[in-house]
Amino acid sequence: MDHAKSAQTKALVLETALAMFRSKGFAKTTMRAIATEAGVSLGSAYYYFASKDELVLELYRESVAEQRVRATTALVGTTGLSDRLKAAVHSGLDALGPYHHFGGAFIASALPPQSAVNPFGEASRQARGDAVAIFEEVIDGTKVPAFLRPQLPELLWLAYMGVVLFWVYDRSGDQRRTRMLIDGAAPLIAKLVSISRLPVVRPLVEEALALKARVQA
Amino acid sequence: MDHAKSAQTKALVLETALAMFRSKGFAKTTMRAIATEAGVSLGSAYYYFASKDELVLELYRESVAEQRVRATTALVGTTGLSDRLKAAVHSGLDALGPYHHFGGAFIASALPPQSAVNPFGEASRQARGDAVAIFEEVIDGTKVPAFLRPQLPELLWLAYMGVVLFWVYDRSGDQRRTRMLIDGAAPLIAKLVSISRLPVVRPLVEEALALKARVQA
DNA sequence: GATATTATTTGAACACGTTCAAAAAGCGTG
DNA sequence: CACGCTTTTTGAACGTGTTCAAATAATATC
Repeated sequence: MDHAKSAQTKALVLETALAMFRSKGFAKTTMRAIATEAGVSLGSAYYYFASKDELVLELYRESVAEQRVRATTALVGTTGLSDRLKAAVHSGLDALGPYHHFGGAFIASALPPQSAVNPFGEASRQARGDAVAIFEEVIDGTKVPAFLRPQLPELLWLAYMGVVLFWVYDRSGDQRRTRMLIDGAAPLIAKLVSISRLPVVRPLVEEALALKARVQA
Repeated sequence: MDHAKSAQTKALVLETALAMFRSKGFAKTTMRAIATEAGVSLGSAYYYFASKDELVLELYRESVAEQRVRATTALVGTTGLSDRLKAAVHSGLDALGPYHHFGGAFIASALPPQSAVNPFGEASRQARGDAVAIFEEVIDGTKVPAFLRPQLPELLWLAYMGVVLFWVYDRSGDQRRTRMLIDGAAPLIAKLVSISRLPVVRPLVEEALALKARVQA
């Protein structure tokens, strides 16, 4: 069932795959090449990973874990919503960094609703929860209006997904423009949160939250 | 070069493909099946369309044209930003309606940056311009603060892309939830536009516009 | 230790999107 | 009509992700 040898082989295939993804890109890394490089047969690779996409799901999981580690460190001693947001989001992109050049392929296999890798879907529930938890950590210890607090982490995660999408398209060196976007958007979001209790703004925000709840699931 | 016969064959292949996409879905419609159904050889289909994705690009173009027709009609006699927004966006989804069940595949081939079908890319510049123009038509004759007006159509188009993404994931009957989202979000956006001149909000909006400009291209 | 059961491995085979060299058809020019 | 040139058509071939029945190895049961 769950022998040590088996787990070891699975890990070997996965690590070989991720290494090849990084060095050759996603499209150019064939399942046959992964199998050969890992010293197993093609069928064996498929015994452990039902599809090439499933390898991407592992990549997603690993990157979230990596983001979490980086974010936790970066958040220590960082105060204020704006800076804490920056820390979390920059951490995410740092973790994804090595995979930028096949971001397109990543999106192609990740976004289709029926895909196992779809970040909104069932299979990635855990990873998504972990990612949202990072934003819970971000707002912990910051001043956020109570009516906004429960929904905020998920909204921030959603915005983060948007940033990742932007990042995938970003062809500037070192994805400089995405970094600019983050540094510009973080204070804006912090400001928006802070004015959200004002009488002119609050009804709008509350209506938006209600809409989100109404439309969900 | 551009013989009538040739154009006719091309149109035949395209229409056969779109019809099969609608009836069987994208993934299950193979290039071989399209060719057979259209009565041409596989190589001929590829002579006219360099890839399966290119057929999707045509679909995108057609759907934008269709949206434009529907929106223009729906906008006649419709006043107020909120209602005009609803008209335009509902028109878009009406046009896309028959293709909902392969929205996932659509996204998979549309979003990768290197894809010919990518709505942000070069190949779809024209179709994108047409789509943005619809939102120009939407705000024509509505009250929009001058500092916001030039950028607004593109922002609305971007939001519309978000709605389409939501729609692709929407598994409720007749995509009811997406319709709710539109009807809920349109008045919110209209409200946001109207309060954007207020002293507390305006600096935030201006800063966001500046960020958009800074980060673009 | 022998045998049955389960887990793992294998590589051939399938269908697909795509490419390509060669054939066929269409066209203009003398 | 005959000749060259371009446009169009063809189907075999390639490499891909994926499936699967059969073979092998590992483990459990007696």
